Amino acid sequence: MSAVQAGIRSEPITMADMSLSEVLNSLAVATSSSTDLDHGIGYFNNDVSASQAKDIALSSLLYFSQELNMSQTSGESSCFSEEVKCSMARSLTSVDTTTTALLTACSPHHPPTSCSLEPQSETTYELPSSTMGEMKKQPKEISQPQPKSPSEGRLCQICYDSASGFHYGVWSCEGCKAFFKRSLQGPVDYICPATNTCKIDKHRRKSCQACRLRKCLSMGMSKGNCRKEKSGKSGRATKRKAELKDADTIDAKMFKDDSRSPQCSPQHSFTDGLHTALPMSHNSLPMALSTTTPSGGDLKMTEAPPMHPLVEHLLQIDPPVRMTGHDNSQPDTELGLITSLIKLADLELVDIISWAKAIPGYPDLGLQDRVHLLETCWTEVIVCGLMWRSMPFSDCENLVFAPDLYFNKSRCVLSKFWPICLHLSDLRNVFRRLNINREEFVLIRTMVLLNADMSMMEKDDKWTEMKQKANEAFHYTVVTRHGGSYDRLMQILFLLPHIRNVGLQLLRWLFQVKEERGVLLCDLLQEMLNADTSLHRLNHRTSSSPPRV
Amino acid sequence: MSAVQAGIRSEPITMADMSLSEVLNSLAVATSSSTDLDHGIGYFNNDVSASQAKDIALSSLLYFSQELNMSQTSGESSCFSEEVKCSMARSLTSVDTTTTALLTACSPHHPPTSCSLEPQSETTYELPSSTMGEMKKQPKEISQPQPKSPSEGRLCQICYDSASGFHYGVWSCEGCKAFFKRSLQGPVDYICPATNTCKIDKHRRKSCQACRLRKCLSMGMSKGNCRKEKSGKSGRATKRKAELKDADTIDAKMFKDDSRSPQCSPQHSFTDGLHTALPMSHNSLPMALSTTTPSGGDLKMTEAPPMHPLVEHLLQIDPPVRMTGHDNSQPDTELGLITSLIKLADLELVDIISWAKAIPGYPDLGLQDRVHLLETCWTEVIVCGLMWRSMPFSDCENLVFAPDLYFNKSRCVLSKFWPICLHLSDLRNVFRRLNINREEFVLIRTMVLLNADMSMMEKDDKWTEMKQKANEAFHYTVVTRHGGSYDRLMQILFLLPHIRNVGLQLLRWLFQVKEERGVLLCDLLQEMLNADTSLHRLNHRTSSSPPRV
DNA sequence: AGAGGTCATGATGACCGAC
DNA sequence: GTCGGTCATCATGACCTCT
Ligand SMILES: [Zn+2]
Ligand SMILES: [Zn+2]
Ligand SMILES: [Zn+2]
Ligand SMILES: [Zn+2]
Repeated sequence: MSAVQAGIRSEPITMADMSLSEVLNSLAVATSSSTDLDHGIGYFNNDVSASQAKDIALSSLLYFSQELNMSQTSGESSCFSEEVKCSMARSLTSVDTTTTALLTACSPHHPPTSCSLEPQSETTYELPSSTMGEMKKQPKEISQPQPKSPSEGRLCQICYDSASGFHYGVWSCEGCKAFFKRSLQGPVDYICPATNTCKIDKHRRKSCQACRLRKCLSMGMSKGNCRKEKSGKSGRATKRKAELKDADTIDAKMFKDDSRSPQCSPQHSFTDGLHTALPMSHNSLPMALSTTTPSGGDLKMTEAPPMHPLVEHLLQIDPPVRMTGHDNSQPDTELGLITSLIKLADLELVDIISWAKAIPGYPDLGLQDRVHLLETCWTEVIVCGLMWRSMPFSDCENLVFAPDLYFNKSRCVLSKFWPICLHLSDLRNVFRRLNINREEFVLIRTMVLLNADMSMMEKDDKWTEMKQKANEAFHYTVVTRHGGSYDRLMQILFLLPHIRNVGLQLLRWLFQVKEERGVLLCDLLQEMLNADTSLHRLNHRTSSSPPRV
Repeated sequence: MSAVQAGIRSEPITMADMSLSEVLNSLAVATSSSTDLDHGIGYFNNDVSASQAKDIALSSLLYFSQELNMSQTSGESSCFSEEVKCSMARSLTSVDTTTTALLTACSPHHPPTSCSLEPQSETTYELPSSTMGEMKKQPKEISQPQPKSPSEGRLCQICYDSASGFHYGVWSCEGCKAFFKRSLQGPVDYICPATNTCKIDKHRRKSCQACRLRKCLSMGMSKGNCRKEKSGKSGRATKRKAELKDADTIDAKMFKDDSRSPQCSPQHSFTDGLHTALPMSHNSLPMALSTTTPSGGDLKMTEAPPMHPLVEHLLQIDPPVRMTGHDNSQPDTELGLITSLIKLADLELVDIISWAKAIPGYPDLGLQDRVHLLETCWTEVIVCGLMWRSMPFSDCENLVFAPDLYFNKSRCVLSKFWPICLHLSDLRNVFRRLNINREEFVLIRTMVLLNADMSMMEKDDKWTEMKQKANEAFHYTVVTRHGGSYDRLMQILFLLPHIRNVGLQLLRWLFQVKEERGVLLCDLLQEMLNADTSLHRLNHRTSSSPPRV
């Protein structure tokens, strides 16, 4: 992979001057014999679970251990040979030195609105579990402080049954107490039948041990949390904290959003001590409760699921960040900015073609389809990268086209880019609001490519399979691995129409800049522009270019 | 609601001549006192579960009964008394005649393409349940026909444990057999802890009884299915059929797509008459195994979850289908077609405004935001309706703009509509492939509106809440109610960028038709066109640059 | 061969005595 | 007050009997 990138980098002009189909053809040839791509395709293959497992990062092996150790069927299907890994490592370093700098720069700051993005998750659709009559009275009892007995009227924070006391650091019922006790005693191997987002309440608590235990832990249950600081203040404090949390949860909106249960209650959980001990801040690693104990201690099911292999691959083929060579010391001129933008578009376009061909399964598509996909989405792919690079910034002026080409408002206006910039900035803010992480970013970009067209002329099955696998990876990454809600998953997917919109605007801007300012474009760029019939429809070409059927 | 529609219908012209913000303003006033909308807004409110329940159709009450009748925690937990069991028995017979007919009708033929639409759903991420060593050998044993014992080497179709025989009409293991037996005997009140999409295998089968039973039923298990036709041919046939199905499932792709179980296979569904009455066979009621028995039979948990109240509401506010009054007896002229299209657009635009204001929560948004949302998406909304009306047809020529305005190829070309028609036809085919049903359609249209913009100028929280509720309704409808996979959910969402694209093309077509052909537009339409700055960017408005072409 | 019954097994949670 | 242990209760499924 690094070889490919390096090759392009050393002589981008050569490729840039090839026509698009030539470029794609060359890759098609390369495909059939490439070990590199065989490996890639493997990800989209259905029968490689064994090889996937072997190649997965060590820490993640644990996740599969239950199921894995049973299916060591054959032995050696590990198509990830040493050379591949080696080249991966190489490319990783070269890429990451540039991009992770950017990454680390932006990940730590959680925008203020992030909480509102993980709302009550999927199955809000049950009636409030008025199942047990006594529960309905609880809120009132809390507002009327009853001196009777502190556990009187308390609800189990796990399942909302009446709590029998403060067990293992949490107000909980006898059932949950005993359940957690058993989990502490014998090693457990719970597995969720669904997606680790089960609702836990009095009736369902028996159904999913995995989620029940996860909720126990997320509510703060722990062995050491029980009786240690009995003496005076600290013990009091422990309980007081839980009391606050509890009260908050209960009287605000009793059963309505209990469905976000796997998360700890949104308020307060961000405060301090709890937060670090229990990493489930929000969607970063909510499920990684004990990443420190990879050995088979009990509670091991709570490990964070490993990165999806497709995502791992996509991270590695992430194109490098390009420089434009723009001279920022000179005063801006319209032509200068436009030239630099177009130069950047050209560079990125070449990168995008290489990137696309490194996506597992893509080379198996028909040539025409490959070309058309790229023609349709290349500006959108550029927009994705731009969004990612610009995520660390919030004001509407900082768009990081390249590390040496930030756009501020005056530059936008000067380059006739202003309306697009507004959209770009809006879109960037949505990326920020959603707190898109890098895994999600590479998946979004890939889904943009795969869903650029509505049909394929050939190899429709291959295409469907690719989309399916990407969808699976996306769902896995957002929901299973990072514990995101379906609302979040959908919110991310709703980015795509906007990306499409801005991509089209970019395309039209390029077209108009070319037509009206006579800026010279390289062949590849030119071909891409010519491809979009909608740009010059009703003008001269009308129905000459028969689009796809 | 019908009153609203009727009102609009009687005097559309009046509204059409109002400016957009006038129209929207009038609705803003109407909102505050409208009982109609109060009810509507209620759906987006958090505290109305009770009223929701009241508003729900009678038949759907059943769905909640598990939780409801438990809330009567008082002594008689056997609320399934004799009468109930009696009615259960009755319902069971009637159910099985109707629904298993459907099931058996569709389950045997696994069409080649159908699998691709409902592929391995969420947690594909497990390795094949190699838990027990003997399973690994099964596939081989099947390829080598072993005359030993028919059940030898068979896998349970429910959980993939080794089957012990052909029980209740399905190859199944002792566990699943006993489980189903118990379900037939005692009343069951299973409830899924997640979203009714749990994976069932040997390890997880204990976790979710609801999904286990659902899978039993979806695989064809039934009381009557067992021993009736033992004599000669027919008994043989029953088993043979299952054998075929089984072989299909097993040797093709063993554990991979077991999770699409709740579906029966799609295709065939969309002939024609279906469209109105039972919108489409495929995913409309896959889980509704016994919609005919609103009273409680056992197995009642297999009832289809009820329609989401928001969907119910959206179905009611669905604008009427409009006629253009186009005279199809005359030979087509370019101007005639364009005029009819624009007339239709005008009519639909008015409808769309009324429709939007009837969407719960929409009137609560700020005026500017409401206007901007509509300006952005009105053509997309039109496209949605067009797609829905055109779904019964497949050839690229039949686009049902209106019942009296079908477009075929010659009309497309004549009206300079050809490139757009191709996209529209492509998009229609995706709708067909996905077998979009009416509930999904109204949700798609609503999500198009809600996600048209990237930010609101005011009432951002209201907007977020609306989107959230719509997302929840969508997830509920696709996954929970109709048993769709996440892949399907995502595939549907990937329609939106295409809808956006075609909507923009439509907008540009309108603009160009107006500019170049001088067709007169009514005020409202005109205002909508003027709103989109990107249409005339670089032309006159924005920054005074030379007009194009 | 398959329906239906039996009962050992394991998870559960109400209860209780030990601190 | 909580902790850990106890055991009646229940779902499960391997095995059995009857048809
Ligand atoms: Zn509890
Ligand atoms: Zn679970
Ligand atoms: Zn089974
Ligand atoms: Zn389930």
